[in-house]
Amino acid sequence: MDPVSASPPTSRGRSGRPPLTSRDDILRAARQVIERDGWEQLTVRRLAAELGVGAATLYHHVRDKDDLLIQLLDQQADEALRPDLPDDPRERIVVAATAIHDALAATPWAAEVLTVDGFLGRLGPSALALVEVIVAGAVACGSSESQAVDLFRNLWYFTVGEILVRARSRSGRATAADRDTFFPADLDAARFPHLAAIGDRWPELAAHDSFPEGLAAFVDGQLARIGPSHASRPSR
Amino acid sequence: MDPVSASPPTSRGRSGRPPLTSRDDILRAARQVIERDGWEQLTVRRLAAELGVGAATLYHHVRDKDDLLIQLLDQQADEALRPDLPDDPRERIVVAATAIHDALAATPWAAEVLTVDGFLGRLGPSALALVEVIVAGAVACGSSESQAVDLFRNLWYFTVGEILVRARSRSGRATAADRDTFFPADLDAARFPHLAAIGDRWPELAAHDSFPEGLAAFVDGQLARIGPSHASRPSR
DNA sequence: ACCTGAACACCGTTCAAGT
DNA sequence: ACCTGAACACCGTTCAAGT
Repeated sequence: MDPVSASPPTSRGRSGRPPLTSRDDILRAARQVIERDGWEQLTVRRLAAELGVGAATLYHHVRDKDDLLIQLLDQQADEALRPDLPDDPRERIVVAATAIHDALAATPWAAEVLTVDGFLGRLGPSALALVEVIVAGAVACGSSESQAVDLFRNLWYFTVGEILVRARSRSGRATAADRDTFFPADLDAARFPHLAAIGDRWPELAAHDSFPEGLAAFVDGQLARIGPSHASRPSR
Repeated sequence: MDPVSASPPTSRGRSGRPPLTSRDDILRAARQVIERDGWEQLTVRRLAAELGVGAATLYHHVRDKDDLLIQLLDQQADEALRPDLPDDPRERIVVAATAIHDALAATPWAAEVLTVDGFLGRLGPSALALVEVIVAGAVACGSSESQAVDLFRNLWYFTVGEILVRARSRSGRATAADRDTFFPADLDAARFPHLAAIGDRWPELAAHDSFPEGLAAFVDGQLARIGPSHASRPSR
């Protein structure tokens, strides 16, 4: 589709200086910087230095930094998002949503770009395929198109929230356990009996991965509202 | 608790120059800047200018910018987070979670600070009271402490995700409807039949507020996993 | 057509020095 | 004890000019 990105920078039919840099070079260099120095180091300036060009040059190949990150995430999605899908539509929804979540969870910098405007619309085929699976699964379970879109969006919010909160709280100290008291020390046990009872065990309880059970509960809860005609719900 | 913040900057027992600025002054000025110029304009430098002091001065009264924003959000929570709570524990969970969501949704800059590390632990009494309500509600419905914490965290992820995604996509064009085609124009109808069928209607369907139904479904889905002893579920 | 250096317009935070 | 100017160490993006 893009005539520039495929071939090396040989001269093309048109006039002008031949390109030193291509979209693919930029994405490759970006992955290298992230892998070597961590994603926090991926700035436009550093990336340009990595390629041996001026920072301004990059703006001839990508619209802006968000654009670069979305393309990068999409490239990784093409490689990672290929789950085996079961037959049961309810199961397909769960597996597809889990695949999306796990791909994002494995990409620490995903949080940076997850909420940019029009994110969904900028995705490539492998990511869209899983959106299709979820929407199709909901329809197969009896929901209308608008209910199916709502179901997808709710799962998306849940996934994004989990990724974002975890991404931010993972950084910092080694484990959540060796933190100073989680709730304020002067927590009024009369007003907050349960929180006081849990007390310092909160970080420990919160270290548990609640996503898989939460996802299943969310899918079942939403399908249950569609009507009794929804598909089989295995005993788990 | 904090001896400085309560009283105006009169001289205190100890030695040294009397303060020109207090934590309360800073929070008040921050609210003024946000209200007048929008929250994007709330920078450390502008806030200092508003107060007529140097930027460095603020660092004697707040730890850093995140600290300032959390205190600001907490102050608003004290004013907004006082819902009437019903008797039924399942209903209490829904009402409390809705109150948290609505307070955050009404604060456009909330997205900026929602995911900072230790956010929950830095909250004041009125916000903690709703956390307590949700955890207590889950326990009243038969869940263990760890299940109750999971339930709260899952609702929190859902809420945060909804707020963050909406916060970012609301900015920009007037409504989502007058956007150019949402999915890529060359979307393969054979591979993505449902997405292709929905097509340009996605933004319109996505404009619908799916949170309330989603929340109810999520709560019911999670309570259903706890066991048959869970509380009444009204017919709505 | 492609690339560049320099500039623009900022950030949050630190710190030695003043009062 | 409190406040300050100046500096530090950066950002992403634009643009006139070069090749």
